[in-house]
Amino acid sequence: MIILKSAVNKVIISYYQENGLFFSIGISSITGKIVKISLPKRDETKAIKEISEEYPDYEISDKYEELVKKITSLYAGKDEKLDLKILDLDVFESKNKSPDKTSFMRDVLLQASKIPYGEVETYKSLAEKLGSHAYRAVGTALRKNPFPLIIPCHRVIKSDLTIGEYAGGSEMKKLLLKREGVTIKGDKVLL
DNA sequence: TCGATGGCTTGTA
DNA sequence: CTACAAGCCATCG
Repeated sequence: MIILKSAVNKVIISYYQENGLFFSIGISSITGKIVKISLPKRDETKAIKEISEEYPDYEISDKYEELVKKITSLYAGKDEKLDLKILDLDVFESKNKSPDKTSFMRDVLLQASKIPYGEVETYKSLAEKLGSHAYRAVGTALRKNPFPLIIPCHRVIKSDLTIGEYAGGSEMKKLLLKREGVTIKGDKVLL
C-alpha cells in the first residue's frame, strides 16, 4: 500500500533561528514524526523552502519549536540524544519499488546512526558492515539523508581519512566533526 | 529500459 | 605528494 504523501500527508514546518542561522524541520501531521530536516540556512525563506519543495502541502507552525532547538544544539556540537523513533523512516519506502527488498538507503542510514559521537567511520567500512561493496552508493545514499545531524552522516569519511563531501559543504562537515572533538589536520582526520 | 551520475576506492605513473 | 583511469553499484531521468 503506497500513500501519496504530497496529497494526503500534510507537513507541519517549524523553524528556529540561532546566531543568524535558520533551522527547520518538517513533521508529518499524520504520524507526528519528522519527515525532513534542513541544514542551517542564511535566511528563513531558504530553510522553509528546502522542506516545502519536497512537501508542497504544508503549513508553518511553532508547534515543534522545542524540537528544532534540539537540532540547533546538535549543530552546536552537543551530544544531544534523540530517539530514532521520532523519524519517519517510511519516507524511503515510497521511492523503493520492490517492497520485498530491503531499502538500501534505509540500511545505510540506520548503520550510520550507530556511529558514536566523536567517532568516524569510512564509506567503505560502512558498506562492508552491510555486506556490500557499494562504497560509492553509500555516499549517494548519505547525500540524500533527510535527517542530517540526527543521523550523523557527517561522521562518515573517506578511506584515506580525508573529509569527503557533505550536503552542507565539506567545511560544515569539518566544523561539525571538530565540535565533537575529532582532530583534523588539513582536510584529514587523525585517529 | 538504459545510460548518466555521484558525499567512493584502488592502482598506476 | 598529485593526477588520472578504471571499477563499482544504487538511483534518477
